[in-house]
Amino acid sequence: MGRAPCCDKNGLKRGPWTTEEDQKLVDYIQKNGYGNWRTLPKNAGLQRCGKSCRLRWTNYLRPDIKRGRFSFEEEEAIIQLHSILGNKWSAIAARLPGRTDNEIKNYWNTHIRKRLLRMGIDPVTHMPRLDLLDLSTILNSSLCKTPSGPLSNVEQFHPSDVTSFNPQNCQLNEWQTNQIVPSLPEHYVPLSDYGYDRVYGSDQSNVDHPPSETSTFQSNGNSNFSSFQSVLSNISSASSSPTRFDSNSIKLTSSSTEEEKESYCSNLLKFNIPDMLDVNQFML
DNA sequence: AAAATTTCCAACCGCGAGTCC
DNA sequence: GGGACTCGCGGTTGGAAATTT
Repeated sequence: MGRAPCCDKNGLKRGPWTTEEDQKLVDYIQKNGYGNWRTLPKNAGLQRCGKSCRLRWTNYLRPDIKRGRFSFEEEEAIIQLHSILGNKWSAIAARLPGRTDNEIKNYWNTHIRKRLLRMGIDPVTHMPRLDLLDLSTILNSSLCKTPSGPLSNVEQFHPSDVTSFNPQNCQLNEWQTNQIVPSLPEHYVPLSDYGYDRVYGSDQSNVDHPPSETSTFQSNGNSNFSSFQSVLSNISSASSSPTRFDSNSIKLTSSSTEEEKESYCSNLLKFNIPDMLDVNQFML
């Protein structure tokens, strides 16, 4: 698997690892530990570069790696963490023991990202997709005249709505105002336990997606974005608590199918965004 | 049954940060 | 101070497997 070897300059092997190579690497690390990746392959008798050895170890051979499908709880944690951390896969992986950054990144790109796109959510900003919103203005004029039509919810936004969005006008349902603590896996480690400053720096100027309190709208100049983040967080929180938000009596478990998960999330969008956001505020 | 297409994910690439001399 | 080197991260690739036509 993976890309074909493209550089055999130093006579070093590339491409997929064999079981023999894996065994050599594991044996060496078990005896000597890992440290200097540059000299490790030579000492271990491997015709590989140190980088390749490090990747193989950290992404595949490490004994504490949990393999297999992601549970719904893990998936939900990834979405929440991504909404805060962005593409900081290593930071996300640090909060999901047993999962590697590469694994999470792959899972995001192959599963979660696509699902969010289908749901009309921009996987980068975690906000309603502007391209769909723009398209909706065309569709709305001819196809969707009634508030209960198939494109009556997020599709009724216009790109300019995002910049004119005023969080003070948002109305939250009871479950949204009460639902604060998201349901995360047992091994989930709160951000605060890791020290926010260490992740973001004191001024947070290097943060792609600034963190926001889960249930509190902010009123500063950057409130539009963070408010959407809050809304998203609430949506995600609701999806994590079927007993609290159970409009269709759907119980999602780790064995739920992709279709069940998507259907459940789609229902959240269809029936709840208009309730928590006063859509009239967005109409031109 | 075979070909075409899509999905999945291990592995590679390039860059930036940190460290050492 | 700055060049060389190492390490780690995020983005991307491409072959195998799965699915569809």
